[in-house]
Amino acid sequence: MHWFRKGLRIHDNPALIEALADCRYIYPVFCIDPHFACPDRVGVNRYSFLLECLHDLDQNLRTLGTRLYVIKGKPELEIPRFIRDHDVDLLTFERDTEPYATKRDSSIRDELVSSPSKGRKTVVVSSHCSHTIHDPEQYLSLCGGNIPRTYQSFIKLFEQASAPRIDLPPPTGDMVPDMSAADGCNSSYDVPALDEVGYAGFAPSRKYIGGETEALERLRRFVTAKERASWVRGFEKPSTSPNSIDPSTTVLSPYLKFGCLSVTKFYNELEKIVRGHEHSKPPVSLHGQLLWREFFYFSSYVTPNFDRMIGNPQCKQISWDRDAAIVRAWEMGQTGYPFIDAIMNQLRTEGWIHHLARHAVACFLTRGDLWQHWEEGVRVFDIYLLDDDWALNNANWQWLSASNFFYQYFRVYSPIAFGKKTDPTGEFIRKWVPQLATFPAKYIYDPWNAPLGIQRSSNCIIGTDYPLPIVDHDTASKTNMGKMKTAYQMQSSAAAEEVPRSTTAAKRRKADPVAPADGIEKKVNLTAFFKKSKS
DNA sequence: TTGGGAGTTGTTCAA
DNA sequence: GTTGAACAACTCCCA
Repeated sequence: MHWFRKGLRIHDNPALIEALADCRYIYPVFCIDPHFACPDRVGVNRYSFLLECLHDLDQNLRTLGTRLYVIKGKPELEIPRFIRDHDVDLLTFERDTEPYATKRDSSIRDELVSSPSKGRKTVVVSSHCSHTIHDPEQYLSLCGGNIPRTYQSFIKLFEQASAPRIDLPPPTGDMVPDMSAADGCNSSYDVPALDEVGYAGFAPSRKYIGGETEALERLRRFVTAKERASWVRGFEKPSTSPNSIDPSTTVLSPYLKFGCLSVTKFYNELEKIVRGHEHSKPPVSLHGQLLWREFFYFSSYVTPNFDRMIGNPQCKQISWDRDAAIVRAWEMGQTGYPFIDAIMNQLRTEGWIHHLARHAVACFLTRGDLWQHWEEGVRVFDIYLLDDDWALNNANWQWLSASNFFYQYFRVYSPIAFGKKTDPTGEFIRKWVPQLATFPAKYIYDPWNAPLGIQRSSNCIIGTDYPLPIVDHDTASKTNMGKMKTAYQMQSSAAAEEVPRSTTAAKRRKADPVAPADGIEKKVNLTAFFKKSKS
């Protein structure tokens, strides 16, 4: 049995290949987990995208002579049940390092390992790391407990790691056994419809279609097609537009999130395109984007409580507000800043927004303007993003709120000026904030400054048809900068007081309150921590 | 130990 | 239109 969770593909799937080797029957299984099938936590667009991935996977598996067996319920109960019912003796899956997944998987592993004691046959459990280029454990052992906190130092670690794997081709039909004796025609294992999994009455956008077939086609269209080579070689993320009507980047992130596209394959394809040519470099290149993903996965793996401020030793402790009405106004595109509202409307509607658009709205919600907790931003992005990824979402919110990784809190995005650079006439705003569709370009980023006559002739009275600004940006951002300064100072002095023995110890403690002063001890401590967290 | 340099992607204004 | 300084000054890394 191969259990699909992420990694919803047949290409470059080492765990699937292992399951297929010398098997009498093969059961490719996906379990609909009620933890995720929940509109409050996973928006309809992402769930619909997932079901499309499953349909595509089912089709691809049928071409090989088997199918996808979709079961429903808590995996901790349903996976062992399926294994018993189908007399499975080998379970394979792709390793998942998120806390929810590690807990789930170790519980299932424990249950299966204890099978003999319950009078059942032994089940071998085998997992493979293929969601990231390298196993985070490899980085951990290479760095010897000296965890990189910056992208550049992570790159050095990446360069010390083994060469990325050669990505595996999809299995062929002759690797799949005759499944006619298995219950492959049982329709109770079919991919369910949205309304069967708690999304009755929800209408997905379907702007981006899920699945491996679509992922590989998109990779071809945007990356590997001959005519794309110069674009790929010249790619620099900061010079792509956050507010173009058509996405200015590849939008492969949702496919990486679900593993419809292997990150290793993506990396190797990029290598082929840039090798022997002049090309952009990390951090801004396309390669660089995959290395950011790698860096944040590793950071999330080695940092306790990575999805929280409290208990997260790398995270600045800041007294953010939590005002439900303010967060809600931001979420629903009602801040009165058209650039911010347009982005949030695009997010809720289509599930994908440009990386720099994420920067703008995240800065606005936290240290820039509204002073709301970054965890609230994580929660909202968790609902709406197609590419929502636990490690990346939490890392980026910490970055943008200047809580971790990035500390130049005095660099604040302007909700008025930033978007003008790439869209001076406000076409993006006209599309996503239709009340402002006929507003003159001069005022479209700050419509409250338009004379009443212009508001009237544009059929949009600010304060009536579209909100007044929720805060004054100039005032709020200056006030917040002061709060950041105070928060940073308090953290420094608290750290210095905590360990007055030496400046080095104090500095280290400040950076990592749970770490012992000595590097070797730190390594031992980390190892102990991982053992503990795995168990 | 310490000081300087670098840091994915800020803004504004003057030259 | 482009470039560089000022804004006020952060942390991490490494020599």
